[in-house]
This record gives sequence, structure tokens and C-alpha cells, in this order.
Amino acid sequence: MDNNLDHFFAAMADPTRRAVIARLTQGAAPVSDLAAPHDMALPSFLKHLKKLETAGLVRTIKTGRVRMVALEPAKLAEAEHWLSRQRRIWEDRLERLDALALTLEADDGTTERRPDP
Amino acid sequence: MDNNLDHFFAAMADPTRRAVIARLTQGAAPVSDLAAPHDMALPSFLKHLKKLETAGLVRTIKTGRVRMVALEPAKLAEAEHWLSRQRRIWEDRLERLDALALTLEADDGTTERRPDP
DNA sequence: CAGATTGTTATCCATGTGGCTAAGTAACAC
DNA sequence: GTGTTACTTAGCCACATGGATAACAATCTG
Repeated sequence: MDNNLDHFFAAMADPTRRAVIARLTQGAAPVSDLAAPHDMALPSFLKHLKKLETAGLVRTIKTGRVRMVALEPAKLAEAEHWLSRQRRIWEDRLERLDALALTLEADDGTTERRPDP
Repeated sequence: MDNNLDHFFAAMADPTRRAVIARLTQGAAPVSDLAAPHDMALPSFLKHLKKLETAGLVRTIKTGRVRMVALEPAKLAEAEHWLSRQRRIWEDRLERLDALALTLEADDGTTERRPDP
């Protein structure tokens, strides 16, 4: 799940790739349809697709000469939960700091760093 | 908010940087404390910090010769919401497709592509 | 079969990224 | 004020990334 996140975030760090994701929320589409709005050569675009696939964000099936591409929503959910978890830990901590500040009221000012080591 | 996401996701696409984020959920810390567990030279580590700061994930204040680093939880929330939105659009669509499939029951099989252009 | 469509593979190139060392600056601590 | 601490800046290097073109392969269509 670690190298996993590497690929996921790297995949999302490009506007072309995010646009593809957004497009795919409208439904599955063949490669050339997906490529059309992006002013670049097909091979370049294929590299982007490949990264989305490697990251597990997208699933593809080739039938005849057409390759259909569809979203893999489970991956979006996974990353969303990772972020949510980090944020919750942080926010819980802020709350505890607030509580501490209230109980101690007048302290020496070192409250910001390592309240409970 | 676009170039914004570029920086955010790029920042998260590195295990060192994600480790720093995770560490910071335990509370703010000075640069060298953050750097200690990562087997690399300080200047290398500073580049990572810089990216986190550019992405708006982290806020730093220098007092004396020490620079304290703290998390900016709003940014985590922002990205989380972006992901959540994409996923919801997709899941709503899946539901609509299911409904469509149920009402039409015996169709010609083209239901997957462009149900409502 | 001939030709057009739709990908795919192989290179190539410029730029960005992640690591390093060396040398500099600005507080502290004594 | 000397020395140590805690960054900071500058410059170097290997490799990844995002783009391109050219040429190939595998379906359809007529």
C-alpha cells in the first residue's frame, strides 16, 4: 500500500491525467476519444494512460482494434481515505491541544512542541 | 485551483514527503528533528520540505536559528474533497446505469457507451 | 485483397527531480 | 569573540518524465 500511493499520487499530479479521470466519470471511452481533446501525439497520450493503469486508477479491455478505458473508483476511495485519516489525526490533535491550553491556561509557552512524548 | 492540484499531488507522490506529513500529525517540529529519521543530507531533505511548502501542505516559521514546521490541514481537506467529488460523480453514474439496465432489461448491449449525449 | 482505422513499439530529446558535497550565514552558548 | 548549531545557497550528477517522430501490427470496410 506504500509503493501503491507513490503511483497513485504521481498519476494524479498531471493535468492531462486528471482530465482523463474527470472525463471517465462521464462513462467509459475508447483511447482515441479520450486522446482527442488533448493536443498531443497519440504515443505521448498513451504514456499517460499507462500510468493511470499502473496506478490502478483505470481498467482497460481491448476488443478488436479498439481499447476501452474505464474508471476504477475503488482506488479513488482508497486515497481519499488515506488523506482523511491523516487529516483526522491532525484535527484530533489540535482539539487535544486546545483542551490542554484551557486546563493549563497560564503556561510558559512551550505548549506547541511535544506535549506528550 | 488547477496548478494547485499539480503541486499538491506531486508533493504527495514521494514516501519521504508523506512520512513528513504523517510525522507532523504528531505535532509541529523543527527542520532537523523532521530530517533525522530520513537517511539523507540536510540540503536534500530541505528540497522536500520546500515542495511541501510550495504545495501549501505545510507552514513554517523561523525563530532564531530554528525553523518550525507545521501541517496546514486545510490543504489535505481540499484534495480529499476533490477526490470525493470525482468518485461521487462516477458512483452516481453507475447507479443510473444500473437503473437504466433494469428498466430496459433486454437491450442491444450498447448501454455502456454514451447513454446520454 | 487494398486501404483505412486504431493502437503499439522504438527512439530521441529537453527538462525536472532527488540525491550529493562544499561553502556560507545567522543565532546561541561559553 | 570563538566555537557550535541550525539551517541555507550553489553547483554537480544520474535518472525519470513528458513531449516528439517513425515505423510496425492488427482489425475492420468495401
